[in-house]
Amino acid sequence: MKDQNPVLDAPRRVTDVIERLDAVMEDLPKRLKQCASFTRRHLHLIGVSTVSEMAKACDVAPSVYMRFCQALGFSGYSEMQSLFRERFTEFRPDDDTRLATLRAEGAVGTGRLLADFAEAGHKSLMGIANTVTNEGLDRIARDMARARVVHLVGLRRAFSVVSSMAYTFNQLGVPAQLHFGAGMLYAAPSIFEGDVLFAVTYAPFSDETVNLAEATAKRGIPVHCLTDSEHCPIAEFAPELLLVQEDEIGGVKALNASVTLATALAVAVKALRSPE
Amino acid sequence: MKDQNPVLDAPRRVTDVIERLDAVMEDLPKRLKQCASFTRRHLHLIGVSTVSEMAKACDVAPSVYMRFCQALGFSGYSEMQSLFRERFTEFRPDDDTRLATLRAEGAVGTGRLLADFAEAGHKSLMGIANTVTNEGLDRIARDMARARVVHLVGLRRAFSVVSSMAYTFNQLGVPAQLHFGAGMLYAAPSIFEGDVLFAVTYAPFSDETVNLAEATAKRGIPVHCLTDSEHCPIAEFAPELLLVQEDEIGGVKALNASVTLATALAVAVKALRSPE
DNA sequence: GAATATATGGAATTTATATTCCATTTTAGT
DNA sequence: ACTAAAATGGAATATAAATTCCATATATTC
Repeated sequence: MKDQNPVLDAPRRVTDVIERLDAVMEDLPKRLKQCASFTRRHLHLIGVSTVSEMAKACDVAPSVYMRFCQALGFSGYSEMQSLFRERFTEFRPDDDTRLATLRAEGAVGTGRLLADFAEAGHKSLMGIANTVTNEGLDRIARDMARARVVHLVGLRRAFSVVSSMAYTFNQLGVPAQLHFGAGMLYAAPSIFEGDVLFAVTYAPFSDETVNLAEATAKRGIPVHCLTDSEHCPIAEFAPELLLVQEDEIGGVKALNASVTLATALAVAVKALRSPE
Repeated sequence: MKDQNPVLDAPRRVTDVIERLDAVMEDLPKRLKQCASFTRRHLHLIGVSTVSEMAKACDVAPSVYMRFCQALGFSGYSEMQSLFRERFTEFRPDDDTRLATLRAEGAVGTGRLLADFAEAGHKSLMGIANTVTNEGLDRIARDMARARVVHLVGLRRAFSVVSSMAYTFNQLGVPAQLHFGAGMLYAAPSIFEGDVLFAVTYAPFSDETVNLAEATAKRGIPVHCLTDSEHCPIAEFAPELLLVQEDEIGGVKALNASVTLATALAVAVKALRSPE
C-alpha cells in the first residue's frame, strides 16, 4: 500500500466496490490480493459474516482484512458491511418521489435511473449465490438432461425468462418447447412421459402456469420451478424449487437473477447431455 | 406464554421456523405477536440485522424480541440468526480447491457455471455505464414519452429483451405493442404516425427486424435501436443508437445489460409521461 | 374491584466483535 | 548480502451487541 489515494472516499454502491476491486486487484500485496480475490467472488457473504469469518475464508488474519477494507476506502469492516446490508434493510419511500422528479432532472435523472437499475442488477446477482444451492441446481440440470423434451412455461414477467431460456436451448441444440398463449392448459397434451416441465412464476402466481404444472405433475411427469417465494403453489408438485430474490426500483423488479439462473441452467443441461 | 413447551428444541431449518411461526402466531400476546407477524414477512432480514434493529422494526423493545426468539425454541437471537446465516455461508459456490476436486470426480460444475454467468452479468452491468450516455438515453426516453404507442420488435435473443420491456410498459400503463411472429413486415400497417418503434437486434442482425425498422423509418416514424455493434444496419435509420456489450461464457451471451437498460428506459418513459 | 399472574420496557451485565497497536517477518532496492 | 520500507499476524483495546434482571404496567380471575 503506497498510500496512493491519500483521501479516498468510501464507495457508496456495490457497483463502486466491484469497480474499485477490479482496479486495485493487481497492485495489491499478496495477502490483500487474497482478500480482494475472494471477496470479489463472494460479495454476498459480506452482509452476513463477521470480519473474522471473512478473514478466515480468505485465509488471512482479521487485521489484514481490516486493512483491506481501508484500502478500498472504507473506514473499516463495519462501514463496508453496512453497504452490503443496505439492500435488505433499506426502505425507499422516496422511490415514488424520485420517479416523479425525474422529468425535471433531465438527462441526469435518466442516467441515475439507469445507474439505479444497474445497482439493482448487481444486488440481484449477488442474491443468487445466497439462495440457490449447487446441489439443487445440479439435480434439476441432471433431470432436464435426461428428458426427451424440456417444456417451458411462464407468463407476464416470467415470460421473458422462459423465452430467453428457450432461445438458449435452441442455440445449444437441446430440444425445448416454449408454451404460451391464452389456453395454457391445452399445452398439456403435448407433454409426454419422459419429458420435463420447467415452470417460472412470481407472486402473485399465474393460475394458468400453476394449473399446467399441477396437471403435469399429476401425470407423473417431473416439474421444476423457478419463483420468488416459498409460498409458490407449484412447490407442492416440484421436487426441487429454485428461489430467487430480485431487487426492485420503484416497484419494478430487476430480472437479472432469474435470467442468469435460467441461462446457467440451460448451459448446464447442454453440458450434461453432451457425450464429450 | 404459558410455557406450554417446557423443553422445546430449536428449529433446525428455516422451514421449521416458518411452521412454528404459523403455529404459535395466534396464541401469542400482543407484543410477541407483533414480532411474529413482522418476522414472518421479513425472514430475510434476520441474517443481516441486529436484535435492536429487528426489535425496532417490530416496534418492540429488544428484550421483547429476545423473548420472542426463545418462544420459538431458540436460546436467543444469536442462535436464530446463525440459522438464517447458515444457508449463505454453508455453501461456497466456487471455493477453488473444492471445485477442482469436483471436476476431477467427473461431476459437472453446475455451481461454477452459475458463478461464471453471475460474473458475466456483473461485467455486463459495469459495461453499461461506460458505453451508454445519459444524454442519448434521455433523448430516446423523451421521444418515447411523447409517442402515442411504443412499438417493440426483436427476434431470437432480442425477443426476451423486448418482451420484458413490453411487460414493464404494461405494468406501468404506458401504451406499448410487442410485435412477433413470422411475418414481421405485416406489423408495419399497425404502426402509425405519432408512434415510435424500438428495435432490438444483435449481430448477426435479423433481416425481419431490420426491414421493419427501415420501412418504418422511411415513413418518417422515429426508430430507436438497441444493439451490440456499431455496424447494425438500423443505425442508418435511427437518430439514436444504444450500444451494449454483453459478456459471454462459452459462446452464450449474458442478457443483463440489455434487460437492465430496457427496464430503466421503460421506467424513464413512464416517469416522463406522468403528469405531475 | 382487589389479588394474582402475565407481559412489558429500560437499565445493567455479559459476551462477542471490530479495530488498533506493535513486534516480527517479508519484500524491494542497492 | 545488507538496509530500509512495507506487509503481516497476534495480542490488546475499544466498541457494540446480545442477554439477563427487575421494577412497572397490563391483563385475568375470583
